[in-house]
Amino acid sequence: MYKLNGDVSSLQSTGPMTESLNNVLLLLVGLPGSGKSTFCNKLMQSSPQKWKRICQDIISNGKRGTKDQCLKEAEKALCQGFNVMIDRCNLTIKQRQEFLQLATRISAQVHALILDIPVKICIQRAMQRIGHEGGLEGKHAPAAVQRMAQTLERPAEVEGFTSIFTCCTADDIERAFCMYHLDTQGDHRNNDNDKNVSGNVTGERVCGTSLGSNKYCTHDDIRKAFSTHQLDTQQDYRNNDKRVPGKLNSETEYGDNFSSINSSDAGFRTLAFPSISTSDFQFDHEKAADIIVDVASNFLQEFKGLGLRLVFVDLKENSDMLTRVRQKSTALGMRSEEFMVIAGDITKLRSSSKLECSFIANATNWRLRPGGGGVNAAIFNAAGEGLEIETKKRVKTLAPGSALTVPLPASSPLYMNEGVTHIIHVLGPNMNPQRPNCLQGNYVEGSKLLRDAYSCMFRAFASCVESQSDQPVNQITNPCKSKDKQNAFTILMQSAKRKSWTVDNSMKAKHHRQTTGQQEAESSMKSISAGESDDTFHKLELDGAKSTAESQGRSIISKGEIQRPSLSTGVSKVKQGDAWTEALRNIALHPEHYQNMTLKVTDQAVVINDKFPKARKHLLVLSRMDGLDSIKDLRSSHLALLYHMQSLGMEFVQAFLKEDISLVFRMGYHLDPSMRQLHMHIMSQDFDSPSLKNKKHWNSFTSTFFRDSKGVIEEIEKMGRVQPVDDESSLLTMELRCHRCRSVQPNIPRLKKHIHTCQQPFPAGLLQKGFLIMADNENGKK
DNA sequence: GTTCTAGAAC
DNA sequence: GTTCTAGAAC
Repeated sequence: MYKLNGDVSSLQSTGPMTESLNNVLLLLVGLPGSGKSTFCNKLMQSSPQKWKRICQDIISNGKRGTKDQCLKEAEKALCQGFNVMIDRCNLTIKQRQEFLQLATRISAQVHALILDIPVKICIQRAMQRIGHEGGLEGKHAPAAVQRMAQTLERPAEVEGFTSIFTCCTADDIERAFCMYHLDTQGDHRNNDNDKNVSGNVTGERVCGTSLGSNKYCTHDDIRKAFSTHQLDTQQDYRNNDKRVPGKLNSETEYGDNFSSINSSDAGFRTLAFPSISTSDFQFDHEKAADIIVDVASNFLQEFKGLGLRLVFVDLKENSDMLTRVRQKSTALGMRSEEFMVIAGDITKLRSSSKLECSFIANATNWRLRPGGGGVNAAIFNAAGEGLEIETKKRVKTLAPGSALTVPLPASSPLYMNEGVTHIIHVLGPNMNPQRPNCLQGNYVEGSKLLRDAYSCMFRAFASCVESQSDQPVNQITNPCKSKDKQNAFTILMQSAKRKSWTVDNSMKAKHHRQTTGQQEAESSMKSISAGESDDTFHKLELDGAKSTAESQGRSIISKGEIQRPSLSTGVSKVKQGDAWTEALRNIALHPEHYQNMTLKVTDQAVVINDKFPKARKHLLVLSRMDGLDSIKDLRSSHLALLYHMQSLGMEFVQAFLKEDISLVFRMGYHLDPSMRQLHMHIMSQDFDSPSLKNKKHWNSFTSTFFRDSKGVIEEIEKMGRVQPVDDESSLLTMELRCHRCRSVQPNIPRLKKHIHTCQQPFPAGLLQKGFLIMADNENGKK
């Protein structure tokens, strides 16, 4: 039997349970064979006056249509007063995104109904069916369903859903049907024949199938029904490894149990962390407690209201560290929802304390080995050998003050039993003469390292949450922020279409912003001009980069002037005119309009996240020099700019390496960029990204089409310009070769699979030339 | 830069 | 069935 897992947290926070089910856009989410169409058809039969089914497989006169057609039909139906079901797989965030945007635009509720049926069953159904609208049936079904299962990204509230329901059992589907069934005869709660959902949901009045029920259920009924399934849901998950895989969001996955603890927990991403260095490494407790509270407080302030929670855990209630941290955090007035201090076993927080923590920090040793008897031993033991294997895949050792994030394999007991998805290893300073690298009482260095350790731990946590959600961390658990960011890109593209947005033209610009709802940009400009703190500006900024940004970026921008050095020797042929080709240029020349995109602004450059990252870390450093579009335009006079851009990049790289010392970076330029405005890529070399999709993407970062910043500078210093390469036009279409072992791979999926496991050293040439940037820890090098 | 589609090749 | 490509539209 399948289980029901209503995302009660979302219902409690924003839920429609007290609203009527009008103007609802219901996105079905499920594999072929999961029962989406069956559900939709049944609902159509029972409530044809209230619901419209939009099915992409038949939308084009009975044939497969496009997403756009679905969007148009959905909008039309919603505007006509219907509720709308989107009957397509909707497996990924991108596939759902435009429907959420539509709902936002026309102020409709948008629900997700996840049919979380085991892959095996979906395949069986898909193989057996005949005459499927989309043609996915028979012998071709298994491969297709399997492949689609790999792409699932579970719907999350952060995407903008009003409600999310997960159905794992036939009973769940009945309940969902019961909830969405809108009887045109009115409110059946007044009908004596009706019973509440948890009492009887197996009515057979609709076409004699097991799905149908004409019972009208209140939302409270549904909520009660969900809550009765908590235990079963969890048990079912532990014993069933054949459920649909995907990006697991543990709070969503275990939402019922999570919400049963405390409704205020809803939406939080939680990191549980132990005291670092105070046990075996004998760091002074008073100093350590001060550092914990101070670093945590600063971190939570920086990410205020964004749903990140820190939980300090010590084994015993009467421990000295626990008492000190509790007292200091209370004295500082830290919010208990965001910063908790609890006694207990950090590896059993869910089972013993009913606290959901997807992330656990581990006070490890420099060799990252199990053992030691304390937290390290407990975590390695609880996680099973998978943690050691995954850790060793990354690095061999860890430097004091550094962190290493390791995703737990789904088979790990800690993952299965406690819902922990990541371990963040941290090494603190050692004050114990009996242990390696003793600082011999040097608390200046020791305190700095302990601060670094906690800071890296917290930032690694935030960074990981960011990558899980596919959105910058300052948008996590905050749909409004998410929409703002979305708007920012829309605005970017819109503004790219407009010509000549100059500072001199500010009155015109101001008028335009006001008439297009860009008051936010205006107010942000004001706050910067006045030198006030701007929360969003530095959200993503890393420690190493922060002080420079404050000293350079703001002071430059506050003048409201943008330098535009002239360029006389441009020889590149970057396409001009299209909105997208101009997008970077607009940011570079007018960063004040794009504050929520910029990570750092100086007089010469702007740092942003790549909109479509091709690796875990992918940033762009944009030159602000107008007219300079490509490295082919570069001459000796640009060397200062190139050094500046490289220096900026290094600041970010160093900060990233502190968060995760297993990363390796390259910084460089595309030989023939598609977008105007000289921009340098900062790329981690994992290439672990869904946005990396084709040969052109891969070759643009791994062939000589990618010109390392250091090499570009050297060429210009020696030759005065970037040297041409032979057969430039074929670089992007050449065969796919692993960037490490140089083996040829037949296609992108196989390449991605290969690079995920390839442990070969990087090509010696890259190392010798200094093009690879790694943690400054020789043992941490690959 | 992206998404989307159609068609070829496998 | 998937992968790849080219072209259009944005």
